Amino acid sequence: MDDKLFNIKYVSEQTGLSAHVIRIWERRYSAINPDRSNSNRRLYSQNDIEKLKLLKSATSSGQSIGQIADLPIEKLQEITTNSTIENEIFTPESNPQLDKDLTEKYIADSLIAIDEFDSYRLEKNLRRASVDLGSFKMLTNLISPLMDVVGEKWRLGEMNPSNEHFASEIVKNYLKNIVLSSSVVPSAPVLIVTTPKGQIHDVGATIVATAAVTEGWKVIYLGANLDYNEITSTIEKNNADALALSIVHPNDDIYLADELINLRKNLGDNFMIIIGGRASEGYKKAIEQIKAYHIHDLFTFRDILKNHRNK
Amino acid sequence: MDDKLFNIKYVSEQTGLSAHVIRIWERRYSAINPDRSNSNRRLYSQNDIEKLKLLKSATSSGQSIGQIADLPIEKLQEITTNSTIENEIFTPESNPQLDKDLTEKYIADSLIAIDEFDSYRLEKNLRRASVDLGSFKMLTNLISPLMDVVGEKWRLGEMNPSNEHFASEIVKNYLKNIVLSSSVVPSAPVLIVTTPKGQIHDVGATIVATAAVTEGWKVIYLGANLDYNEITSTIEKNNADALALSIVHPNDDIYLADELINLRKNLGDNFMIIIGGRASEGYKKAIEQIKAYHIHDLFTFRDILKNHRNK
DNA sequence: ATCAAGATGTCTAGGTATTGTCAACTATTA
DNA sequence: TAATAGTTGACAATACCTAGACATCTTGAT
Repeated sequence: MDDKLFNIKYVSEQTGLSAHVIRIWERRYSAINPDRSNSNRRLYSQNDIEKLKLLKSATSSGQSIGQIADLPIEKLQEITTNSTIENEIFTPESNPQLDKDLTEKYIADSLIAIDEFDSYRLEKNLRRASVDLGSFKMLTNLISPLMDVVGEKWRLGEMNPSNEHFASEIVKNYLKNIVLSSSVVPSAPVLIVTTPKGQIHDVGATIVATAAVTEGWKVIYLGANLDYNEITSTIEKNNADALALSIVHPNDDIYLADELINLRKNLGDNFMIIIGGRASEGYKKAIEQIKAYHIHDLFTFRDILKNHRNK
Repeated sequence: MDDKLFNIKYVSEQTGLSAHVIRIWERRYSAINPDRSNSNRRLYSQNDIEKLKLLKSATSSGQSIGQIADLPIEKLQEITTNSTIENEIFTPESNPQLDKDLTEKYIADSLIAIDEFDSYRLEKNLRRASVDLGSFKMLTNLISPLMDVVGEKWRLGEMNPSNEHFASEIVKNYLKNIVLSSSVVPSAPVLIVTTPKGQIHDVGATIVATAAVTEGWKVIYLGANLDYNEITSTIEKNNADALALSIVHPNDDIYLADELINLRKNLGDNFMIIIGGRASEGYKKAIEQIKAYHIHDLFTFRDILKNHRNK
């Protein structure tokens, strides 16, 4: 059953709500109804945590707690997914300055952690950020810019490659855990994420995979450097709905364009292919030709996934 | 259960719990119930160790020790995984005499999981195995042979590369989590694990990293494909005690031998270098020349680490 | 515009329970 | 003999609980 019984401290860490608030929401609005231990300590289930997260997200986008506290979890999911989009579009950030300050702090501290090979510290930043900002913003505001900065510093010789390797490993691991532990509904659309032959770097692919998971997709993550015909057969075997390719490093692979065209031929005209990554510009023509989505940021990626689901 | 019995110091190293805490958990909560030697020393089984590990993991993720100490090990396994789906696949009977049977079952079921791209099922096998067999045996009896089988099937065309990729990703992720979550005493020796330039496969490296962690080493894992001079500077920066290199795929890299010799020059004659991996045979001469340890299995690797600590 | 009532997050105080650590002393091991 | 373990009782640091007070802020009626 759902008998995971967490203490209030952990719930507070996970949700970003203070223990005070958690208790007061219980007392005033019966938002949740935790069990008690023999000694009267509150014991929360995973579900409670989920609901509290949703409540937090809903209240911080303007809903009043008293109104929504007693809604069931599914209802809250609707509210939060809808309102976040609108909020981001119509009210350009409720508190942009705060967000910015926050992420800058995270990035700065993460860079120190990377410099010191301190995996614990780096991970802690990632965890905190994903609580503070939510999974998706954690990707757009922390991880993407962080990896950009790391890459930049590496190019400028301000950071050693080993630090860059180290950072990639930790970030990849963290994101892959999110992807793997995501529980999706059976009807969720399936996305294959990989990096085509010759592309060794897969941080971008893990970011994309995580973004898809936060959109409710089921992701099959195949790592880097996969043969083209393999991609096709895996899609068929898993009856996948879409394919995302990350192209980061060599932007002058002479075979890549041809392979993409071939890929399209094998997959049929209507299959959704999404391509992104720093080096993807180099293959712009082929991407256009095969009518793949060419994405340059996670927001458009998310929108594409959203639209596909709504069809 | 297991006939091998460990003293409290070893258990403390393995679990990252202080001996104090281990005793007090026994006294207050009967979390475990170790045998005693003639002279009243506690003797722990592998199972005790795994239970303690699980308890540690559960307490650090918000469960209070008093609540969970008396749960059976299977229950703890469930609790410590963040997956809420609970579909029983199989429950391998604990049959200590027939480790072989057991591991064969694990391997067989893992292969099915790989074939079906079922990450949940594969992970569950890994988790179960590490409880049944202990972390180290999980490496030697399940993961190493499993990856060998996968590689073999791949070469024979019996398995698709995408399944091989998939398996690698899950296994790597699982092992890296062990490495990252390991807590070591401050005095622990430091091992750098990586794969040299041109070597893009790092499953072997993660296996080695995990083995080192179970021996109580602190591991800095740098992923694959790292420049040689980077290796040197990272060792210096972290004041590392040893370096482990995994060489798996190209066994005819014409620069590798020279680079190894160069590496030895930079690190000094006494620095411990350990080299292994399928393709390492191809560079046997250079490995001998630079007086690195050339390992062909995890047991000798473990012995080398053990000896180094006892010096 | 003003004021009262309501909503909401934060804080304090006083008390209990839980949990890790320590000290003191003894016994065994290497 | 030094290092490692064992036992026991005690201690201090957290963590948590309840109840109520308070400061803002919003809302709606006058």
